[in-house]
Amino acid sequence: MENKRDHKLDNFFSYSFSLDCLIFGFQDGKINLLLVKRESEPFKDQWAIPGDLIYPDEDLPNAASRILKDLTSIEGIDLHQAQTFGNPARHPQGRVITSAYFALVRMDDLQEYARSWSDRIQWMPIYSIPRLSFDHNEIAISTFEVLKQKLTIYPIAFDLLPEKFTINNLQEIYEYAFQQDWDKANFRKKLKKIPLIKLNEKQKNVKHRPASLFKLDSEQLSKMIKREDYSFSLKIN
Amino acid sequence: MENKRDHKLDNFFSYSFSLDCLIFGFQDGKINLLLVKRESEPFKDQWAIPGDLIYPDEDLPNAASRILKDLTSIEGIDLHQAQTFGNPARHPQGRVITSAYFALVRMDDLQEYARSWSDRIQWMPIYSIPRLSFDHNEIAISTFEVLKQKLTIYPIAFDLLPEKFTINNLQEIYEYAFQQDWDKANFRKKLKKIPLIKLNEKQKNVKHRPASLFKLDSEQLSKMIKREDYSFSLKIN
DNA sequence: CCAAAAGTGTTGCGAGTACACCCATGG
DNA sequence: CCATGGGTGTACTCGCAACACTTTTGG
Repeated sequence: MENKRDHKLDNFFSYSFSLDCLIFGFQDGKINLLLVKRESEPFKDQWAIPGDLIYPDEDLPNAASRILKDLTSIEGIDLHQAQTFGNPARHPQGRVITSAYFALVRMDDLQEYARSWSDRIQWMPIYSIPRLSFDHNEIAISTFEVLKQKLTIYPIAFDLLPEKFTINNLQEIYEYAFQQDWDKANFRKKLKKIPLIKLNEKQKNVKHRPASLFKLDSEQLSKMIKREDYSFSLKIN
Repeated sequence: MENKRDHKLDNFFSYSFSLDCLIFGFQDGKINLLLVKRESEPFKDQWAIPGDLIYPDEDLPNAASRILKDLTSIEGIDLHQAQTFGNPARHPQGRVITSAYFALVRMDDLQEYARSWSDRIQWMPIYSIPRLSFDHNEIAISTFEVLKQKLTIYPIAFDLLPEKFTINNLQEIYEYAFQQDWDKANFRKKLKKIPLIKLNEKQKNVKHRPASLFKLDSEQLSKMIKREDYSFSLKIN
């Protein structure tokens, strides 16, 4: 027992701590995960969740923000901690413990960026993730479960939507996440508990009645949360 | 017990990874957290959450089991991962990132053990935790929140109870956890969804009508979970 | 006109709440 | 006898699911 512990840690890779940042986006009715193609061994040229070692003076949320910003230039959005993974065999080159964080981003804000990097990064629908590097499939599944859990209680789905969205956009997020359909009338009734502002604007160029655009009343929401007056919850099944 | 190797920190662990194991028990209507008195600097003789560095060949769940077993001799119970903490300043002697795990134990099984160590360990009601070492107050609060969250969905409250318990014991756990009272008739109806076996046994030496003792029908519960037929959920407020 | 999706109102069932009442024990 | 908490039945309410129906656009 004492012997095992006499490992020296001067080799950065022999025992280190990293953070994986799972970036989720929503488009065309699907929730996507941003993957990067690895540029070095191990698993060179295979898809992976973006991540990095944590710097010595960095708190975990800082590291998550940094990774998100380096990759997408996005700043100032909420990051959520999911699970931490520490199987000694998870990294072939040494002991690397990793914490998963996730962010929900507006894919629209990233269009041109995504094109410029299109050979090294890719959005993949969460239910169609290919085989990934390391134990990243397990991390993706686990983190998506945490995301789903939070979706049932917190109003984080809006982070995936553009500022102006239709009620149906929102419903699609839930239907895709839980692979389950809701009645649109009843779904709208659930939303009564979330403060939304109906804009004087409608969808365009649709060959059916255009839907009204809404935005989240963030101020009102903060107030409600402050006075513990926020009670949205979505029952599955 | 824990931290007997803290003195090595400066030469050995300039950057290390530990695991804190929050052990919860239930007695006399209160949920308690097991704390240990630190035997070395920093924070010598102050209360702390039991924890240890993770061994090089150990997965996180293994480390959590080990810490639990070393301290209490308890084996084979469920351990749940909570949050991971990595503030660079959280440990005065170096960078230590720590993952919190929690276990729910039967306090009755630990009576004699608790007495034999009574000067170095102590159960403290979760709502009366004193000032702890490091950032352990934050860890305790955060982990208790995760525990509460799980209590609303999963049948883990039984892990806190002796094999034979009364319905009121169970209700007390929820009422203490959420600091909220439930109507006893209605509380019983919620439990209809959890398979319980009513034993031909009653409380003794109580100066009122003795309550029936129940036990959890674990087999039935596993079956229900397997066929996704388990749907207990407790609404707060 | 029709197709398609937006958006709303109504009804009926069921879960959950409030509350009343009876039961078993010790003192 | 009382006090205390165990245990159960009932009636009412409110949320929610099902479903029908109207509205607005493009073609």
